[in-house]
Amino acid sequence: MDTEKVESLHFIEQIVEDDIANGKHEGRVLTRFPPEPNGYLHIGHAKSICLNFGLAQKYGGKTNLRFDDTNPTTEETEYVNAIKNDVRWLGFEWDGEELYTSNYFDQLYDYAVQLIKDGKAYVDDSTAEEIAALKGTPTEAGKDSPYRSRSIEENLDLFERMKAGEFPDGARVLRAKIDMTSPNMLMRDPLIYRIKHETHHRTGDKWCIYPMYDFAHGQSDSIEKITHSICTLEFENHRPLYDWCINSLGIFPSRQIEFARLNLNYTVMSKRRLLLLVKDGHVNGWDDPRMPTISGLRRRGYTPASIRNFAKRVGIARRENVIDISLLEFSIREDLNKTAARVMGVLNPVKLVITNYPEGQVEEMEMINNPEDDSMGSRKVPFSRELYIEREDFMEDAPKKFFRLSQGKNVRLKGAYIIHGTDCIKNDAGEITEIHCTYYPNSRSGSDESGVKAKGTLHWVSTAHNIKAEVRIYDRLFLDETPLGHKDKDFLEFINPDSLKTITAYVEPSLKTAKSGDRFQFMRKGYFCVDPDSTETDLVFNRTVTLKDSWAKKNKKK
RNA sequence: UGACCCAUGGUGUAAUCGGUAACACAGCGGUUUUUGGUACCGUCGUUCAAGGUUCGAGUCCUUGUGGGUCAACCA
Repeated sequence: MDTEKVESLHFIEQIVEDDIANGKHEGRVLTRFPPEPNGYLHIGHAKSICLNFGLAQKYGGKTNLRFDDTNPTTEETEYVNAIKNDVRWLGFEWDGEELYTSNYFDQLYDYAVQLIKDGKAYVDDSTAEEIAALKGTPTEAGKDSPYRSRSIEENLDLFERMKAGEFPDGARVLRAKIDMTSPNMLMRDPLIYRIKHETHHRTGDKWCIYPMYDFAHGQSDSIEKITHSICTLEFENHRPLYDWCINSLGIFPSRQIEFARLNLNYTVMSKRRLLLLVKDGHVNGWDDPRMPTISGLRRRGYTPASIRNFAKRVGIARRENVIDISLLEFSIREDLNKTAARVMGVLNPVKLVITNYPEGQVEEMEMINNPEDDSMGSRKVPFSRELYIEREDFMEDAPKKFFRLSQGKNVRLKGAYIIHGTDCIKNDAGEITEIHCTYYPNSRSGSDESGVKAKGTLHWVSTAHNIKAEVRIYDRLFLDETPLGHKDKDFLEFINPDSLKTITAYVEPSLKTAKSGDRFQFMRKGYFCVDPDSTETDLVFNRTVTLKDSWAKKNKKK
């Protein structure tokens, strides 16, 4: 018998399976995806979404969507809606309504009171600077705050008055009383509540004190009875505090598990920097097709399946990683190769005249829509005496390895005839303005009796039957592989000035009915999708990704 | 001068718990092809170091080395 291929589990699946086997939480699996609504989701979040929702799917569990909205100064409803849209677009549905940490503000307040009553929290009147000064450093222990030993009654009174709005922003904070000498800085009496007289996107002006992340996140997990609370590595040092809160409160023990975040070369991933790119106009918004945001990738033409496959391929582990952007590109090519209809579009046109083809004659050439999928059928494309072909598909004095058109050489026009290059016309500047050729009338595609051989195949459109379209050619946003990896240089210095080039192309008439979001393979050129800017009269395409091009690669080396 | 974490080909992830290092991407070469695409085939190349335990170590132990995180009233 063949050895059965055992699917290997990543370390989080391992933990979940162990928990199920041990009957922990009655074998229940409940994960959560907890974005802060202060920016758009990016491909790194997609990894996390696929992980959390994927785990639940695999083990018969559910996933909550919870907005971590404890900081009213940066959070907005616009982001909430965009995030919900992105998660659904990726193909996932959360359990029930979306949740908000702000739903639990009352409960969280009660937890804080409980801590105070247990002598585990105190109100500190120190300024931010004073608190920082006593905090110590990673290698030096901190010192107790002079307010650390206030009575429970006084703390209770002060905390209630903080809530009542008696004090201005920053006047007082509530701190957990843990250990100012702990080697883990996060355990040195962390701040758990601060005063912010600010309107919250959901609770309005009900509160003027807001819990800090460390006092909100774990308890929210606990309130929702999350079994596996998955976050990225930089929260590793928070885990003792996460557990301390849950244990001190004696509430449901959710477990925090950390994994390494996704990094991609040739881009930046932090929300702060992405926001900067948007705010400073280096890109045209969060959904600019050059952005690594989910909305940007969507507009670029990426499919949800390609992103899910990508997320699967990058794996889950605990070591820092930098994924090559080519893996993302592979994932979208792989998907689109199977699903995108082939069409012809000439991006950089030059006129081709078939001198022995009857003037005024038009033939409808039948073309297969997708050689990878017969069910996609075929279409008719008009062919005539004058065509546009790609300028780079013709060369005078071509080297032997050049399989395209040249004087004295044969080449197949895709889905039509084999032609023979004869000569070309140039303008005063020496640029080719027109290419002349003859065709073999009996070489028509599908009924070729010519016996003529052609090494290459070109795409084309009829000059009299084509549609002009705006095509946005995107390239990577950064020229450097690690834009953040240079000590003395700002990442903005590495922005690629040619990351967007807009051109006018001639595309085949069948594209007339193309609608926003439709994806195509422009044969031999790449995958393109219709941009939302597109209208009935003015088509706009975004280039998603080129085809692999071994010819271009070969030339580049020389 | 602290705590915690990490270390497998160019990149990423495996090796089910000690049994002779695999998969994907990238690279290189080739076959097929009416897309220089796809598909297929081949090829390159890996256990941070030094000790130790063991018949046997990527896996266990020790010590190094290298990298990451932590001193926001952000999450």
